[in-house]
Amino acid sequence: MAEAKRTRATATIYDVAGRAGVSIASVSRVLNGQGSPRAETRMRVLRAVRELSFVPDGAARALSNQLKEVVGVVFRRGSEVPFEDEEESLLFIDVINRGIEVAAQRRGFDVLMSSVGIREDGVSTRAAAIAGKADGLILHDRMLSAAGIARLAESVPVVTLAGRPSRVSINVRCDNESGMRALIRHLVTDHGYRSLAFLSGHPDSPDNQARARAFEAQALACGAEIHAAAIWHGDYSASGGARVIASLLDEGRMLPRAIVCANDQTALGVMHALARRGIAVPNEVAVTGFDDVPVARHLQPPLTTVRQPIQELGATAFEVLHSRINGSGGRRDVVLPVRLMIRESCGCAHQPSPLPAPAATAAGQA
Amino acid sequence: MAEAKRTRATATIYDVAGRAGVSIASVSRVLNGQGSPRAETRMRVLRAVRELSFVPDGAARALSNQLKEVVGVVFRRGSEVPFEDEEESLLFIDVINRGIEVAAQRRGFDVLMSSVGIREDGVSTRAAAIAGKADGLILHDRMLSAAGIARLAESVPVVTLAGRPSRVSINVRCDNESGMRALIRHLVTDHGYRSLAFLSGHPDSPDNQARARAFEAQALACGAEIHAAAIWHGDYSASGGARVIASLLDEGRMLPRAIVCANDQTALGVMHALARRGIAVPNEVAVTGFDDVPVARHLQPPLTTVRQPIQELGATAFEVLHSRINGSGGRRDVVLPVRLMIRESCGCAHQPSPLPAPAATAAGQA
DNA sequence: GCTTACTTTGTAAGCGGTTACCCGGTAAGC
DNA sequence: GCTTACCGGGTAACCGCTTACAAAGTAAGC
Repeated sequence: MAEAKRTRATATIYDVAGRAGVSIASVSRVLNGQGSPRAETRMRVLRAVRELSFVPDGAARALSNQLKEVVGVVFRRGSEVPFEDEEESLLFIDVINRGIEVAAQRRGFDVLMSSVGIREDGVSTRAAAIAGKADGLILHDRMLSAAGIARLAESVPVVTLAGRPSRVSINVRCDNESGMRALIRHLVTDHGYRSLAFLSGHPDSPDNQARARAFEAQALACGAEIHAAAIWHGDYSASGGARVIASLLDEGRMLPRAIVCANDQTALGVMHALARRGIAVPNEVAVTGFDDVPVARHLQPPLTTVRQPIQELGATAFEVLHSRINGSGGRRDVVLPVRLMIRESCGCAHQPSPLPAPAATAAGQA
Repeated sequence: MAEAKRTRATATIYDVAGRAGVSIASVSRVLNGQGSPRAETRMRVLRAVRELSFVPDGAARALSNQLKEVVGVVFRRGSEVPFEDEEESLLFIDVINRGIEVAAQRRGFDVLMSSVGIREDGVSTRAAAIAGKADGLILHDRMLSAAGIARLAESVPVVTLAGRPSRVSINVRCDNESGMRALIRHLVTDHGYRSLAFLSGHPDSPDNQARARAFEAQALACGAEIHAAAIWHGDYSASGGARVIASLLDEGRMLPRAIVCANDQTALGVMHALARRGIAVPNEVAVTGFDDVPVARHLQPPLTTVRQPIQELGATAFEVLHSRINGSGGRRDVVLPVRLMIRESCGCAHQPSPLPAPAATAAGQA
């Protein structure tokens, strides 16, 4: 009771060695399966470990091994003004993070999560802190400037999501171009819509830029008319999408026949805004998304969108980072395939196939 | 600057010291704001740091400081058979984790997340691994036996969520008893339901046990009849709740007037099952939940439940752990207040207050 | 000019592991 | 019986950082 305070005493490898009557080297060997300790030695060590509830210190181990077995993930938390379901659903980022985590687990790595407030600055400070505690970093979209990434990459391997590869960092993204092309072809060729608009996401997001470019190119190629104006700029959020529609209607502008949103959340906001004004989707205006977040199929009407293999995106990011940590090189620009998910918000009705097939495709294939 | 060979070479404090022409102690002082370095010294160090993109190694720092500034969180990922919304919504655990993360951030800590598969064993191995990499651990409900927790607690401070405090670990939970009492009073006294059943969660969950006990005691006190049978055991999952209802109906058993579920997810499953059989909620059978997860208010009908301050639960867990890490003692059993959320699944219609104000007999205030 | 009292900076001792290297002991070879 | 191998295990040198302690430089006091 005299010195109850400074009982900082968590067992160390020295305590274990002392208790087992062997050297610390032996303890370490037993614990890591190196060398060939005698059965008796092994037993004594194991017993001492058990008796002391010894857990090797990760920091010491990391320092010695030059490997922490930890990867950091930096992302933005929440949006400015959460919009209904947004706040309560697993969105893009969450699903990706889950993918990262599961993949990491398989390799014995753990994940250090660091979210940054939407309006918070000091991202690079935060990222640097995480960098010091991890073997590598995964940065979500638009967390850091190219220069910031370059600086970080000088101290740890960096993988970006939906960004751009650079000499020092690897990027993992989905095939925006072909997804957007398929979507536009469906709207124009299959449905015959002649006027389209692209409601963009964050202007400086590479994903957004790629989608916007593909949209334009393909719409032009299909001979559709494009509604383009400064107002068609959202910010990837549902409230952003709703705001654009509200402004448009307030100004009495004509809406295009189909609104192609940069992502599902934007589409969600657009559909809410249209519903509030009594505009029918898809009969008066068709709406599409991009990503295929889990709620997309439960919207009314179910959202036609482009599915990204979201969880796999996270898993891939981890795998790429992991091999980079282990020194192997590899591609710097990893692109995952996407798939057009035709539901009803585009104008299709209850049928998985875009082509009005002869009433054959009723049963779904899971 | 042309020395591109040992690319594995992340800059160390020695590199910085060399470049700045000072000792490593000075570099450390400048970086940590200790002592009073001369302005010129400071500048030179800072410049060298910038030029080398130096990021101090967290492991080395942790080893020296005896502080990693990391807390670990261990929880179960997913349920056996994900049930509709379950898979796609932020549920109990996710919200708690968010609370932990936000609180940690405020203290400069980061969070190491480790999920364990639902059927995966080796939880204690996993937990031990995390323990080595963190200054403290937060364990979600039913991750480890009391013995397992005790063993872990020998190497790091441990805080459990919805568990039981012990000599070595602190527990943070919500006030199940008063929440349940208020709920039963509402069902029996305000609505006049005479027969109730409690659809339990995992039998070995302290939260579940507390709720079950409070349910029984209060129902008895109110003079209601309790449907109790082996079958009324769920497992906190929506599919578990649905299964119980299905069995009951298949056996042709009478349902009680109100079903009090151990948590919201169970209630979600129950409502789905009842709807499938064409039984009206709340007109034929009332259903209530516990937790108030975000989706609860969007169910049809909106779910009457007991709100736990979920995010705060996580934040509190972190704060308690943090002060424990810093050596201070404190309560071992932290209880957060709950609040009855009256919506419509209990039979109330569109009105927040249970009492039809004017002519009603005043329900006794405790 | 020589103490005295600070201030700023450098040196070196850990922190708790891993592992290269070395040594004593026993088995095998002649 | 003596040399040669081999094997299990101990000693000590890192890993990169913080910090107690000491040294050196500076300003002030007599």
